[in-house]
Amino acid sequence: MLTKKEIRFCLDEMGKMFPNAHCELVHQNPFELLIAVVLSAQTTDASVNKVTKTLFQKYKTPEDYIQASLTDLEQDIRTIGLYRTKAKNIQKLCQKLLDEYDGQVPQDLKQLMELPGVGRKTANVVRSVAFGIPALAVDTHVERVSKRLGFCRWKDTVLEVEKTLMKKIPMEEWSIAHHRMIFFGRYHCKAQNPNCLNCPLQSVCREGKKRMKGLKVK
DNA sequence: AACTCGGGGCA
DNA sequence: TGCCCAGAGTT
Repeated sequence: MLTKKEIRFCLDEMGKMFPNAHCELVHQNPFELLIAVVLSAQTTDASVNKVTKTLFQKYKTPEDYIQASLTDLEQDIRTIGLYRTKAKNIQKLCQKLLDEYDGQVPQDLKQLMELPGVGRKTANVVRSVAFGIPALAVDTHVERVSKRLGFCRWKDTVLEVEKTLMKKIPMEEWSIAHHRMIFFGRYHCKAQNPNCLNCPLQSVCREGKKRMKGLKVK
């Protein structure tokens, strides 16, 4: 695994590559962010942003989502993947917010993860972006980049990746580190094409060094 | 740990 | 038309 100093170097270089790395999900409040992130599971942020623009004009509160018919809500989000499941989850989620949290979005990780359609990644994004709570959301980009570079071990589970990153990265940098890894993974260190030949992290990257020797990168 | 759910974007 | 993208929930 890379040292803290090497990881810092990597994150700094990512910052130079993507100076505008930021959260692309538009949101005005925790509730809207929660809905947006639930919708974004297994789909691109761009697709979700198309839907939420009109969605948030039509639905303002948890009550609004519950009072709508399921088929109406499905139609309103039909252009994103898994829209039937997500429509159902959102109605159940809103009911739960009303029943248990007075219509407010909870900040507690376990309470968030008990909401339908909310897993660890979504919960951590909501905590970090909506509430400013230090949290590290591990999605496929963060996981892949962390494993390739050597921020963590290859065999680590998602949870182990999260724990390791939290240990190796200063808490006040979790948020920016998250966004830099997302951008680096999405636009440079892609799943199918790591682009090692043109990578400023080559000197420290585990997989990059292998690739330079002619070995195939995972 | 493996499998399932499902659209859009792109070649 | 077929491949790629990208989490939660269940068994």
